[in-house]
Amino acid sequence: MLNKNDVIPLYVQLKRILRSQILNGVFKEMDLLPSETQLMKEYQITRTTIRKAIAELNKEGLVQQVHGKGTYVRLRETKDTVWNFQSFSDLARRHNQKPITKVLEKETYSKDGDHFLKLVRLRGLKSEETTTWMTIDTSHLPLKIFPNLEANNFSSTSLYELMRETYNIHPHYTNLNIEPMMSTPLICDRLELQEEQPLLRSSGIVLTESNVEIERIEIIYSPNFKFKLSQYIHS
Amino acid sequence: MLNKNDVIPLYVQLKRILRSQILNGVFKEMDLLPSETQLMKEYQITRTTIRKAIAELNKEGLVQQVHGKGTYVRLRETKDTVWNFQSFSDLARRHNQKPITKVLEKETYSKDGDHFLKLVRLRGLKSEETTTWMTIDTSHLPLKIFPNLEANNFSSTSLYELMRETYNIHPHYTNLNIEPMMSTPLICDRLELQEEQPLLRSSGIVLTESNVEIERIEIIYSPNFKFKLSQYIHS
DNA sequence: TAGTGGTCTAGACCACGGT
DNA sequence: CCGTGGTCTAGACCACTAG
Repeated sequence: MLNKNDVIPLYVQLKRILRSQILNGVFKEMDLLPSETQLMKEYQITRTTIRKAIAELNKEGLVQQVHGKGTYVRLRETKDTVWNFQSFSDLARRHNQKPITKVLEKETYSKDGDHFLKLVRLRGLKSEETTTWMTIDTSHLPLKIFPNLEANNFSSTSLYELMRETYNIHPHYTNLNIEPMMSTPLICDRLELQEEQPLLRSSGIVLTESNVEIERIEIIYSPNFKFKLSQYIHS
Repeated sequence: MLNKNDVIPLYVQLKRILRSQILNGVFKEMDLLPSETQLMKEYQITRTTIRKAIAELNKEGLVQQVHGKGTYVRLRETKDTVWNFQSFSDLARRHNQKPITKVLEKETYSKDGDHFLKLVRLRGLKSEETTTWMTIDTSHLPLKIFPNLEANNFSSTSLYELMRETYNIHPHYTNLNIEPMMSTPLICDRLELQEEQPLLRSSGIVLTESNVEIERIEIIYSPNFKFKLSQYIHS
């Protein structure tokens, strides 16, 4: 299970195990996670380490710790529609739906001597017979970092999985600006909106752990995408 | 300094001390906080407790821990323009400006037999000779919880300080929806905007630690208010 | 009362940054 | 090399929840 000699900290290893178990349905909504004492025995590590892993899952909104009762799995909690466009497939799973991606544009271009791939994708959720479009994602990706990326079919492959598994590059941090904007006829058409209306838009960059810029992105959100924000007040 | 018998955890006490020192200028931008070892000696508590306090300040974006170097004070960091409307005066201090509040409406009303205060405030930042309007805040406050609240002059008093100090009620958690909207002539007039344009708006509730609803709020953001979002990608 | 998570101690070893 | 923060151990006591 855990590798005590790995460079990856134990609490990160545990966190990943628990997260994948939750997202893959080993634990279901409202289930209790094994207690911290049980996890101590199961993984042979101390409670401090376990608590650090669970605390981070808590921060992500995936579980909720309740004093005296236990740690609950929270799949469809308040925080599920926040900014985690990054894990669109997780978002879908949380809604018990399937993620759908339609590639609208895919072209390479040059700028300042470097080559890039521009990728425009329409993303949505599908349940039974209805499809709900959620966002239009525009990505600019440096081919110097991702050679031959344009050969991929992005409608069935997750961009970030591709980065991690094919190129061994791990998206780590994103820096975005959020702005309002008016819809355009093209956007209305793509998102299947009946009338022009104000929308939310975010744009920014994605970095690796060593602060290498690996993507510039713009995301336009359909009104179907409900932004919720929960935060603690520092005092 | 710290009271080991207080019901308030030591790490919370320490966090509050450090935060107020940072915001009051005892430590300045780019300064190093005392090292964890120094803080151990100074406060006579273990490193674990100190690290918990600093980790939370880190999460708030007030400090940045750097391996091998120390913990830096970060006043004007990326996260400073995020959703922390709550601490408008801190936001101002971080920008080296003064917070300004103008009361636009103040009236009591009844609904379902309960009495409320409706408060509309225009909020901005002032530096030297220029004033920049940032938000229009509309609050609905239950007078059952805050008796006689309407007697206050809100242009010079912080609403949350009032809650804490006069009523001993501590805002703890907020749950908001974020939406785009079109400006109206009234809003343009109040925010001194030249033309109609899409804006951001958030609305929701503020709760205490025991989940008592103490405020309903709506905030309309001027384009001067730049929303930035920084987040880690879970993987 | 038994079991849970919340806080805290007093250590240890490590990886990183700069001298 | 030393001082910094990062991880981890093996305990302890407490507060909360529920039967």
